[in-house]
Amino acid sequence: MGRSPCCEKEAGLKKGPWTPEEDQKLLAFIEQHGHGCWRSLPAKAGLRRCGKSCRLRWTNYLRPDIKRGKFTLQEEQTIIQLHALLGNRWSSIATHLPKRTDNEIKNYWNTHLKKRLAKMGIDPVTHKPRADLGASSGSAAGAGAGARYRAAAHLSHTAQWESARLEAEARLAREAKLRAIVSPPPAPAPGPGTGPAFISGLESPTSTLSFSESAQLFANAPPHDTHGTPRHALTPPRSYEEAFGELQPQQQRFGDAAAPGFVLAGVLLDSSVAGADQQRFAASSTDASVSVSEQQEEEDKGYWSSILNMVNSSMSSSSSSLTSDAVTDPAMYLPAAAAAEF
DNA sequence: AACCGGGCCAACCGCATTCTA
DNA sequence: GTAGAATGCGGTTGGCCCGGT
Repeated sequence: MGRSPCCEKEAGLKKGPWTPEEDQKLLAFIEQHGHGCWRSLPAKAGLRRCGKSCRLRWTNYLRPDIKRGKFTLQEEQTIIQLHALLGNRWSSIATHLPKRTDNEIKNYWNTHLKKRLAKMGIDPVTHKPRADLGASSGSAAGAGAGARYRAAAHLSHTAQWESARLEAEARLAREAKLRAIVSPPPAPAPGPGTGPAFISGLESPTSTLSFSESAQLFANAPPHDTHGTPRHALTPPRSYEEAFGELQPQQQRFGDAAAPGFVLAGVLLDSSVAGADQQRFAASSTDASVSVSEQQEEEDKGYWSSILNMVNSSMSSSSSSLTSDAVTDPAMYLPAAAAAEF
């Protein structure tokens, strides 16, 4: 049987913009009691709103840890990079932009960045040049760009595939956890890297993303997600970006293309943005594709080959591809200098 | 001054996923 | 195991604001 409904769809519930009084009530209630069950919150807080509306108001506006105002250049780049990698997964993107809500990022993308990319002749969906523009150039610059775009397309595809695979891994880990809870395993053998008993008992025998590792990642995570909702302490990462996103040092530096996904995103950004909009992005991009010489093009090819090699080798270095070691060991995917710095 | 159109963003809607009785 | 509630998420909309005519 399902649950009994905790609140009926009530007629006369208020919709539309929130008043300062309503905000005050909601804030005061949450400060005092936490939000708990959103469905029952409005009645307890004395609001004539549905729980969903309250949750939205809180997560998108009232939460104290929200940063408002203009997006910085760094944030813009981050959004573009992550969008190239993840698509319209705003909540995932928001996890990499602390203090920004998914709604805010989505709005900013739709009202600013999408248009800007389109203006630059870049398809904001694929992050590739629009076919009608890209093919027309017969110049060396066009040829060099073409090579990069092909590589970017390959990387994008690879990234998507890897993302899907890691999500499956996480799912397996979650299932293993559930199984372990139902029938707890014998006491774990002590050893290096062995976590608390309750965690090491949750390993998935099939997953290359071990549960203890993902749980450790999560243990370092803030207690609340971007919506201020408490994370379940043992919830394994649901996706690629969630798994990598908790690697704080890399996350903080992903503008430097530290983690593999960010390498890909950086590549995509460089290929799609730098050449077309130097004014805005050239400062952060190493790809000076404005006046391309033959030599430059050769360097570009080498550059792309090395990235492709790095990505491909990291993905084929284990039985299935990227192992949990690769997730936790920066040397597996960081550029040498960055890994040393780690 | 009035009108218009575009930009912007908070909030809603509806589907998907997760949770729980 | 299943049904259905609760929650999460992305797409869309409605209304305010502002600049241009």
